[in-house]
Amino acid sequence: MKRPTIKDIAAAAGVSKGAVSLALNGRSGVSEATRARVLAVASSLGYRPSVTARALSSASADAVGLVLVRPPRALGDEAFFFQLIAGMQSEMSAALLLQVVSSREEEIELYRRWWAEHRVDGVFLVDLLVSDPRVELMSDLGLPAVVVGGAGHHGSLASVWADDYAAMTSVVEYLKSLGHRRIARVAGLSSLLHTVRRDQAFSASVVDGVIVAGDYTAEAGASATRALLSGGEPPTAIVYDNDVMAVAGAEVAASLGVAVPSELSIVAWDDSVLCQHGRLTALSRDTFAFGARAARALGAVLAGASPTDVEDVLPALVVRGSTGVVGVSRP
Amino acid sequence: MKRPTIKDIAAAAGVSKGAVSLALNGRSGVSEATRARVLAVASSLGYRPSVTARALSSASADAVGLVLVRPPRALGDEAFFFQLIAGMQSEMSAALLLQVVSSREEEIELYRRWWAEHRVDGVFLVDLLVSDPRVELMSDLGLPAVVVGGAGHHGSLASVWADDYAAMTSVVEYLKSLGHRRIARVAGLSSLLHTVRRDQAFSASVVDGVIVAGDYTAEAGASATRALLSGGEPPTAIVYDNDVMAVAGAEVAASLGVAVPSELSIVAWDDSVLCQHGRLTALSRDTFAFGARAARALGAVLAGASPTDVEDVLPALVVRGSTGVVGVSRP
DNA sequence: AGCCGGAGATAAACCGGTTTAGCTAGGGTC
DNA sequence: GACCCTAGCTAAACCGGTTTATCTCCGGCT
Repeated sequence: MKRPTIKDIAAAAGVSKGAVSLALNGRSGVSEATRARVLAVASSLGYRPSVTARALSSASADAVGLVLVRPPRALGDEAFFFQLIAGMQSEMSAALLLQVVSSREEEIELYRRWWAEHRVDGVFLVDLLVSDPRVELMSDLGLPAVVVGGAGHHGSLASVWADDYAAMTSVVEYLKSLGHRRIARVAGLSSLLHTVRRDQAFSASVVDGVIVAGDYTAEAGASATRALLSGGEPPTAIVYDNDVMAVAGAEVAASLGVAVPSELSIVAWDDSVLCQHGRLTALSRDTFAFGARAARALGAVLAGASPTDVEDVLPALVVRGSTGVVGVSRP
Repeated sequence: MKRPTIKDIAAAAGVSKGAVSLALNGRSGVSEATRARVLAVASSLGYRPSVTARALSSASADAVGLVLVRPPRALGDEAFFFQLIAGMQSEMSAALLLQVVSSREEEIELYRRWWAEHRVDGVFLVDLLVSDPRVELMSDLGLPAVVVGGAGHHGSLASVWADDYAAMTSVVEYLKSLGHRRIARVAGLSSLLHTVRRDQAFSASVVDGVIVAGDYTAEAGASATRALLSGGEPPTAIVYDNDVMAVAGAEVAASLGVAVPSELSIVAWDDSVLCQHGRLTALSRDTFAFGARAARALGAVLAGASPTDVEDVLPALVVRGSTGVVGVSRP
């Protein structure tokens, strides 16, 4: 099966290639009669312009890229990214090039390659690091990009983010309102910018708050919880940086005979089926909408708009059975 | 920042465009001395051929496609697809075009478009339906494809699959060996080919086995379980088609006062964090390796090999606390 | 009548590669 | 010395679009 080209359309409509191009792209230079004839021929032949050829004439590649760095470890955030991707595509006409790599070096190399190969018009940057080298790379290359989820402003790049600082503060305030004073935090990877933001917010609102580093795995959540609960003055509430660690923490608490929520309150960052099942109070965000917003931002940049920072709505706290007033078992 | 083209290399090396092309692609027609010089110049200029331009010269698009159909919700399988994708890419040099759509019609349309636009060299087909229209579409278009996970042979397409029939049989045999006779199954979407295969295997080895249709959601798992357990002769074992339904089922059992595993054994298809946490016996497969195998198969087809059917290793049953001998509580 | 301007179309260049035809120089044959 | 091959390279066509320069025709204005 051979697909029709612009030449075929031109021959069938009895005009030149150039006229067909003008007609199809709705540009002036052809009469309405000719345009109508060309469009009719094109649709009857099932014509679809070749993105490849179009991209060659310095136009767009009609694709954007997303690179996910996943070291060979237990994930747990998959639902997040899938919803993010689905949301992005709901607001995208271009195709999405997705690649999963295992190191930051590969990621950088991939952006370079995509740029050199003229494969993408722009990219999404996720999992922003503290002083992330990708930000500079993008301006060096002149590759349009949108920072997804990295609070604050990044060089000349547009960004879409949720206010982790405010969210953490609201979680802590909620716990304080329940009477908690000894609150601990089991954090995510300390290299990530949002981890630092949450750390800062946590430290600012909790006096002598303990922060234990984790890496989103169940093992990390379990060992951190064990360490916290077996200390001299165990916390009465723990905020975890993801669902997997929170669930693991809840299990450790149970195995140590610490009752939830009467003796220990637990909050998970990011809601999921895991939290629903474990009846954990969780910070829930609309990831699909977040992705859609990111896609719109990238679309605007590609259309020539100057980069802006868009703040997403604050995640909402979904209260379930894992949080309660200090020392009081809930009904 | 302007990226170097083949013309720049040619000028710098003092040869023609054609010679550069021959030299870079390791083809004969240039002397070794010239080739070395061209390569040196190219690497010093950081040259990367434009896939776009290359694709135009009837060569390859250097990309393959994957479309996921996700109705508004009903997820739960995200981990599976992410691991699959990561596995695919571990064996792919081409880029992966990923699109999430919400209907089968959009999916078909997307394949047509990708083909017409010369965007991909081939595609992966997942979630095969009973008598799937995509199979015929691929041969009509002449678009190379690999069926991922659809047992059996499909027209002229290559396929990579795990033997769901044998796997289901082994699960049932295991349950029988524990003394179970009244075994039920909470199935997945009946439009999917693998659901039918599992149904067949189940019906063949379980006398009077009850099959309840589900859609992978927690609600479906819960209501199916409620129906099964409140019937006249409730089953002593239930096999669920995914982790989310199994966990929901376990919860319903608990709320009805049915003890697991002494009164009811539970097996989940596909292992996950959810199963680990819920201590559910699960059928576990190496999805990453499965994806890698699929990618190799597609690569072979693109290289001109005749399509073959590759059977993946059988999923392994990971026995946890949710299965036991009928009427005996485990230690 | 002569001139100008714009609409409507075409031819041709261009994007960055690949591929083919053709040219040249050098060596071997008889 | 005439002839033929072949290695090594160049020029040019081609892929399927976009874009620019150019050309023609026609109507309006002075």
